[in-house]
Amino acid sequence: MARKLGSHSEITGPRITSAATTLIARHGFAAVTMRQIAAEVGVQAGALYLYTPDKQTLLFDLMRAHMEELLDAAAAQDFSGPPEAALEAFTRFHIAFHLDRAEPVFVAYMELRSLTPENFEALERLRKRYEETLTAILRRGAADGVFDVPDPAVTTRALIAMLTGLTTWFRDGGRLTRDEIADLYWPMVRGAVRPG
Amino acid sequence: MARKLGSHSEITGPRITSAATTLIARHGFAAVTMRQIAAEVGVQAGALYLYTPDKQTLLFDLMRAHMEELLDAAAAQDFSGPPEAALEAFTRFHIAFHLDRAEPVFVAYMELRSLTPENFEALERLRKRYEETLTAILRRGAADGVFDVPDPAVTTRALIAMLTGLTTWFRDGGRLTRDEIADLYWPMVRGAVRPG
DNA sequence: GTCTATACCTGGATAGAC
DNA sequence: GTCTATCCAGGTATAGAC
Repeated sequence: MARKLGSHSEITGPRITSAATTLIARHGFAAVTMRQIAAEVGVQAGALYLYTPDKQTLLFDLMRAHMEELLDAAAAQDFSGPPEAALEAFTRFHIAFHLDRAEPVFVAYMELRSLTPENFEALERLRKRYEETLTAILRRGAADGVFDVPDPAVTTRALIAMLTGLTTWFRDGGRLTRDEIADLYWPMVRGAVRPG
Repeated sequence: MARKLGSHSEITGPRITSAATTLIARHGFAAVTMRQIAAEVGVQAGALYLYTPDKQTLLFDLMRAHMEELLDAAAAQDFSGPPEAALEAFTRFHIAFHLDRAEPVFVAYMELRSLTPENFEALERLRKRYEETLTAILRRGAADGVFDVPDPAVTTRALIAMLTGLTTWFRDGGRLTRDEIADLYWPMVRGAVRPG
């Protein structure tokens, strides 16, 4: 298994993704240059094109990978219990996952408009699949009469916006721990759908 | 009141602001060029520099103007009634104002990272002043025992994120009217802070 | 797989005519 | 106040050596 000196394919690929995510989260896609990404990784700009055909594809692959991880992680959860327990599980899962990955979350949310129309559509489909996880819980609770949810699609977006908003200001090592945050948000989510 | 032909100072200024806001909301600050803005207004790129010293200042002035309008509009409201009535008034005001100005709202939220550090700080101060309007209502309600708000700063951010999230998907002429939206959101806000 | 070098283009911003 | 013309820095992407 001899390997040429200076050959780091399995190392450099992930490092490009990671550096690009950090830089794009901080400065925005259009403001980040291929040279900056390359410098962060420690290679020359031209070397990036061994890993991606162009800058747009680099962004899209990054965003898609993030959304697929999110969907996989959600699929691994058990949201089949009573609606209230399922809603709490979803709330805590969503918070934990999103705080764990503040940078890709931020990119996936902020850079939708930087995608080509086809790539945008593909990502929207993934996002909607994730939203459907929460919508299903809300519908079950409404059917059981334990939730008051006149419009599950609207409530889904409202709750996800509330929870995801966390990532714009929460910082580890601040006044509150992640668990304290989840303990503050869960009663708000619960109350927002509680009848009367 | 003779005016030189081709002199449109009072017309062109606002048109630049408006065109820049639309383009930046759609494509992002870094992706929009001075030439694009000029073309939208119907002048040449060089002419923009009669109205702004540089691109960064154009962005900042736009965002600051928006935040000042928001603060002025909030100051003109009466949030001095009983906490629950004040919270409902704030909710409906916030929704109405933000749906009326989807583009500047989007820019003010998404382009914070495109500002220089000094400009960022200035805008953050304005944003915090606005948040304080809601925090004050929440504190009053908590003191009266009509709201359960263990952490007013966190609840403020959670509620504002929920309400502002609307602007990313609401479109006039869609399934729901603005009033229907407000009637869906107010009970969620109320429930999120309702005791037990 | 990576580097150096570079083609080619478009960006922000300015100068000077009108 | 606006236009035309232009400077020059820096962008993406490619070619060819190693």
